[in-house]
Amino acid sequence: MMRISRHDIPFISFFATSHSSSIRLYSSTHSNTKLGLNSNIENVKCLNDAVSLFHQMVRRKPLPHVVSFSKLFKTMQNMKHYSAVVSLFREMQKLGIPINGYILCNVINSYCLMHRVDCAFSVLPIYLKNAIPFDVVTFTTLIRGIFAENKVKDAVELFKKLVRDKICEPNEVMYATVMNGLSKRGHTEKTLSLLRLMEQGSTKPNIYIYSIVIDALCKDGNLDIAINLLNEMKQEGIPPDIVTYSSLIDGLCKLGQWEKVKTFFSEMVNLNIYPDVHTFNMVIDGLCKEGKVEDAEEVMNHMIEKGVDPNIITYNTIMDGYCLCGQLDRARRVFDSMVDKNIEPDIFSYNILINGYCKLKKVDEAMQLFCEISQKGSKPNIVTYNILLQGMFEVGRIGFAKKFFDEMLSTGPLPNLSTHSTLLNGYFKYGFVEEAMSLFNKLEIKTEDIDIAFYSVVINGLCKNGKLDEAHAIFQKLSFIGLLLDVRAYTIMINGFCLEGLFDEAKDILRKMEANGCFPDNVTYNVIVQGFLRCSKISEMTTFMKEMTGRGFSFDATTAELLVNVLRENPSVLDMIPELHSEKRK
DNA sequence: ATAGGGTTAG
Repeated sequence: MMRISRHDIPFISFFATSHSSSIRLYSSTHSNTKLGLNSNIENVKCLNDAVSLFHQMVRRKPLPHVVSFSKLFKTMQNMKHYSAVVSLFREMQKLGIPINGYILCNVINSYCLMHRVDCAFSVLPIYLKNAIPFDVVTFTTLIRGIFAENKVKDAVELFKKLVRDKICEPNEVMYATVMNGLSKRGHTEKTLSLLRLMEQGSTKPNIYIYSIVIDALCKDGNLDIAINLLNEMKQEGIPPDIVTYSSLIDGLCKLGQWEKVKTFFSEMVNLNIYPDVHTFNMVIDGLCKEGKVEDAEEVMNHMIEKGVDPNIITYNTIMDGYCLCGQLDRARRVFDSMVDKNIEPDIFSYNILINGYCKLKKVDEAMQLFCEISQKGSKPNIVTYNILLQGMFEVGRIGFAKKFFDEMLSTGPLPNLSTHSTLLNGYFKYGFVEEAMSLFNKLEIKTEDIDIAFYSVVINGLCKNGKLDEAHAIFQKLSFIGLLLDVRAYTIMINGFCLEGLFDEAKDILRKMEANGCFPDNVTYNVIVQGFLRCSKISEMTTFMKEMTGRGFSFDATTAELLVNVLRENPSVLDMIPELHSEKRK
């Protein structure tokens, strides 16, 4: 039953010998004779400092104590110089300098943070060689690293093995790590059952554990269960704190349950738990997403009155809210006011504004801001380029877009999959099918992380350019290579068939997607109905109209317009749609 | 253990 991953293999072979020795083998004769080494380590400000201090240290006689080395490593890790940690560690090994468990765990963690769990596992033999026992921290670090690579199954298998074979007793931190890893990857059910397991066992859930589960439930929109759990933890004598309440408030904001948000605000304040900048930002974000940006600004003023300072997230959220409803002048105010408050706009602030301008087709203003970025000492990133590329294609400035892309290749960040999708979409939009396909063929070979969205751009582009067969061939290839089709991909293919009047094929795809557990949404139905309307197939249109209204979907603007056009040309069609007739009488 | 924000496809 248990799948042995390549990560498990080294681990399993160590287990046989690991508990035979638990004596730490570092020499106590290597003491730190020179005072001030600790302060030297504390004064390390950059990678250079760290490396040169390390080289000083290894030349000292006697050698500094192993703890000094581990402190230096810790400092380097905090500065995120993971690969440097690894190479200095290798140097220590080569020089035969004693190490301890902290250093090894540090190396493991560095590998994990570099997304190299395979290398992290290769550190385990060094524990054995030096007779350093594994502990719960080592394994927790490894589990976190496995999760970071999204290998949920492997992480869970390791955890289960540790428990089942009694290799180490999981503590609250290990449970929290596993549960956090699971919940952040959509496995709320499993997270909840681990909580229930903990309640039965000897390591009881603490406030962190409850908060992880409550947050997961809130993110899923399961507010009722989350609130039940809140009451449960209160009964267990674990009072919720600001984090717990913030998660609940965030969930309620996202559901637009503003009355309950108010209730929880008063509940927490009554318990002397005060909302912080996180809590307020969640409320502000919820309001902005509902288009209530003015209310959001009022909340910001309220938080200032309460002595909670808005941060860059607050400002960016409100700016984005204004951009989304096209109020660029307001967004620009907000932008200026953050500068007044000595909060430097970051690349996100710029991207939000640039995107706002592009969506209003004001590409020149967007470009002006783009130029401002480097003047202000910031740097455009790949998203900045992607936003502008899309904006240029949107207004038909193809030559400009190409030039901009070339400029990016020579001086800017590396293009990513979105860049290429945007480029392909632009080419197809203006009928440059050959150019698009030659780029696609090149990319398909050399790109590792091609996703369904990228293929969808190509399928859509081929369909729109009358190349249905080619599109369908790629579409069929996708399931073959094991790429999971999503509702958009299916809808694109359905639309392709509808555009050619091939309704049997379109309906076939519709059946297939449902059979594969991918359910048609509002856009899917509108695409089909539009297809029938364009061919004046009214009775079939009516069938699907009934089906979609039965599922709670409705016509979008394009569909409505098509229907009006059909009716204008042939008013008698109305008699064929009794549903619309009765609506009209009302 | 909690917050945000930008890009592509129907």
